[in-house]
Amino acid sequence: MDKPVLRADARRNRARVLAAAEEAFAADGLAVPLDDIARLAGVGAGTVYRHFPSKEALFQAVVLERLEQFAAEARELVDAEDPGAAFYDYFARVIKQASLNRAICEALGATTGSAYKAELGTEFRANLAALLERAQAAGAVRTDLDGDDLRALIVGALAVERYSPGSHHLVRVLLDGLRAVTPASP
Amino acid sequence: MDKPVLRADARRNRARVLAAAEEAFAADGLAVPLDDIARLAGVGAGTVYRHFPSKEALFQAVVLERLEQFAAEARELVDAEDPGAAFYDYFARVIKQASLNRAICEALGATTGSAYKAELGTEFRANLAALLERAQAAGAVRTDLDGDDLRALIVGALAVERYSPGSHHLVRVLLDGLRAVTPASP
DNA sequence: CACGATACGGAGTGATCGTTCCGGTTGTCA
DNA sequence: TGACAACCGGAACGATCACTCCGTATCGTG
Repeated sequence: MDKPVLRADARRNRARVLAAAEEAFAADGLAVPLDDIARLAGVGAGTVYRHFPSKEALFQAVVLERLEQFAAEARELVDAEDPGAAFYDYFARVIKQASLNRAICEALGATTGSAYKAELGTEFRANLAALLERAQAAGAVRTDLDGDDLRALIVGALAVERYSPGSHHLVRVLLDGLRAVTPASP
Repeated sequence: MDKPVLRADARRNRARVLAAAEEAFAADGLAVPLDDIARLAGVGAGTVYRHFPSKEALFQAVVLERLEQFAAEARELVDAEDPGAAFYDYFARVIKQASLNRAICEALGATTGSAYKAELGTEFRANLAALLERAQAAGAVRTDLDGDDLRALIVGALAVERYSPGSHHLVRVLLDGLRAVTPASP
């Protein structure tokens, strides 16, 4: 469509900006000043805006790239022999990786800005739901949850992880809750 | 100590500021501009600063007030006949109330600023731990958790609730996880 | 190599917001 | 009621930050 072939230096700078943004957003989330990203990329602020229409757009580009990696990992697991193990492996892996990346945490947890909840990472969402449904069909996960519920629980697990980092046993509480088949609330 | 007896109008304005701050912070969290609080209180910005040294201090005052209410509710339950029911009742109530109040969510979830994690709401923390230990002794809650873990889980539950409001069954997943006695992770 | 199109850097702009300052007002007490 | 201290409102200040503008530098091509 609109790909007028970038000049060599422009292509190089675009890559530098993306790399710098990935690092900066991962460390500090959307709060990092755009000028910091530009400096980290060895580039002026104007150059960032030549390649991305807004800070928000740059953020989304970075997040989307990462979510597509998640989606790819899920794709490799949908045909696993043990759907339950595949699901729990993936669940734990996503939480561990995402908890190391503030950009992902903020993007997944965002409630405002329909871009995240409704469009961003469509494939990630679809693959996650597929893993969930296979695990449910195999009896490994309670059946009163859907893909939306699961994403909400991931957001919760990320909050737990941020609050008390490295507490493996807290995630296990959640996993045990997912396994429970017959809820018995008082 | 330092209570030189406020003038009548000063006392009235202080109360108005607190009430306005409670409402504004509950709705929008710490992000609400201080000028908005002042206007809502029918007061100038300078007046707010006469009573509270900073916006942050005002926020803490509001949060602390609310946490003391939580602590009082817990105090009434420590001698309940059924420690398990008391614990789960309280847990669910705290999550429901806190999820309606962004100020509380942000204060409980704050990881920076030692004031929250280390000092704010000491009594709330102590009473929560007491309820937990009684429930654990009664065999109603798994024993591989302490008070810190429980607060982390509350933070997680609040994140879930904010992401997908009113999903009662998601909190139930967590409750089922708390009940599990023998973790059986793959 | 020369020239036009493309891209760059970074100072500048406008908006937001926490905090301070001060001229005017109001409560209190003798 | 008069006078002083306490208090008030809100304009002004300074810092931060996303975003724009434009003179300059660089790339690609004939």
